[in-house]
Amino acid sequence: MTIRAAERGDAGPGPMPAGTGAGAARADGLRTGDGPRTPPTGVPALPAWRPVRGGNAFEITVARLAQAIKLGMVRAGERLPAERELAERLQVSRVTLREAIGALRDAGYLESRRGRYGGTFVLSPRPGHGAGLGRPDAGELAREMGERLHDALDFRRVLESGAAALAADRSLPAGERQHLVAALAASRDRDPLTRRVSDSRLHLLIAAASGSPSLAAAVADVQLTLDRLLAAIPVITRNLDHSDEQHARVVDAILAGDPDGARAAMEEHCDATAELLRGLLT
Amino acid sequence: MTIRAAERGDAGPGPMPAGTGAGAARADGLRTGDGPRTPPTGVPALPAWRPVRGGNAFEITVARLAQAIKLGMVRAGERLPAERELAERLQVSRVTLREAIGALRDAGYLESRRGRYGGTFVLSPRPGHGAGLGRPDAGELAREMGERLHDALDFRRVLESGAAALAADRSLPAGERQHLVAALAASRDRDPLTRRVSDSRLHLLIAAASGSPSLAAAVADVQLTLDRLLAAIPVITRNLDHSDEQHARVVDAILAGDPDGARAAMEEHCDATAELLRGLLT
DNA sequence: GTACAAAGGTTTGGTAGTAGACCTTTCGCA
DNA sequence: TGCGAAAGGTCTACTACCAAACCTTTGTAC
Repeated sequence: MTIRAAERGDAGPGPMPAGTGAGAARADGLRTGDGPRTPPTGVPALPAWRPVRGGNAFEITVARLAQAIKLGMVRAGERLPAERELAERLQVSRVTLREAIGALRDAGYLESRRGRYGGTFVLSPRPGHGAGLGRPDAGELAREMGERLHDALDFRRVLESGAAALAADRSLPAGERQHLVAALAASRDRDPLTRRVSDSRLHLLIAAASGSPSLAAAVADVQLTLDRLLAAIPVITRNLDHSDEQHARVVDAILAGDPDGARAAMEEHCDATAELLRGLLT
Repeated sequence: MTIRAAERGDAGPGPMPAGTGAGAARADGLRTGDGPRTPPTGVPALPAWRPVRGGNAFEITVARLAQAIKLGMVRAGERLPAERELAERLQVSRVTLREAIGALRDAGYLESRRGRYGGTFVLSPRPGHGAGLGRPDAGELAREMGERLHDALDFRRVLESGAAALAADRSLPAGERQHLVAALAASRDRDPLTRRVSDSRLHLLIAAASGSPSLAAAVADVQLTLDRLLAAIPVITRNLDHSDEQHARVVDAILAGDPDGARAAMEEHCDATAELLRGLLT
């Protein structure tokens, strides 16, 4: 497969097609969900039988690395863990990991240096990087996602507002508070090349501040699902200002230990961006 | 691997160990998170580099099937989809699927019948089924989970209360409302062999009613993570009555289109069970 | 200026997983 | 009564993935 396929989010865990559920057709051949009047005896749409894996090891590994880069988990200039260590953490073989790194290197995201103090480094984004020819525009992309877009937006709202509330409920260590403040400041970034990353990074830090690794991972997955669409939001000063202000209110509420305020601010923020994204569908 | 391992939740996606994050050690050798005073320059605990897959195909498939059975997605007496179809949905080969089915058949969960109108059927639970010898008791299990227990409980609270609020916000089709009412009635089950399944099934139906497949899948995963612990909650009439009442309030609020009420009721319910589970740790 | 350490790069042989063809059992129906 | 459909059961060739050893490059320390 290609890097494009991995970037599309075809691979990778997190929000998946999830099948239609309702698989357990009865032996009597009763079909459910055909007409508008689903009889109450039908099987409800439970999430059983969704795919066990979201692609092969190579694809998922590419998606994971791309996630770490695009969401600002590792920033430009920083080094990835050594291959042997990273392979162990990701639970893939070093060969597979190296193939994934090679693909992202070819795509211009990474650079490898040999020798002592060598390693794999994240490159700074260059203009026109993710905007190659033949790339569908945002509207097309959004329509392609179809129901999955609404799914991802709903899921994101639940996850991120819940994470903000949880984070506000904890007494954060000083280091984590400082990280949040620094990420908030960095997220006021106006450079279209880097703002998206700074924005994602702030969201991830908030999720991490919830203290729940599973929640943080889920936020990372849904952020990646929406990444290319969020990148397509028009870079209008008004949009940016609104977003900056909402971010500030979320972080303030978290630092003030105000869970309800944090949740409300984050819900408002998610709703605002969701509205912009749903607007792409028209 | 054994069925036990799959049941432990070692495999399967959803809430995973998630690594420690913070892997990207800088080339300067700076160690972070060693002492109590993490300097603000340290790498925050982002969920990068968590494992790409939670076990091999066989393990995850066993876990998926067990999830469907234990959480009541398919009930006793019902038939699983035909092997060829199920393999396609789960995106595993038929051979692997058959091995997983075989393991669960050996463990007494499933039965296969050949010939036309044959298939793989879910068996009714028998006494002492999940309670084999050598099984660690609930307290031991909870301590074994360690931080992952708190993680799962926090995650569950966010997911389930968010799902309840979302479901209340939608205008549910009549069929779905009837499913909810039926599941609520069934969840008043007092039989210790089947109550757990009915309870999980109600939670899953609520999550499915949110309209977000990703959210429903996440709820299913976290429910499975907690399943064996939830099964260990003392079967005291007072506990059951409380739980029944909370369930009823959640469903009522959803049917009444009251998102805040649904969220509050579900949060209270999650907090109540969480308290019982955290009590196992002492 | 040699030895060592730490990183990326390469090769190899074994195992898990796959697709797909084929076999067997069971039932309804013409 | 025998044929066809639908299900589980089996076999085989092929591919992806893995673990582990080994090679090469680079920088530091003695």
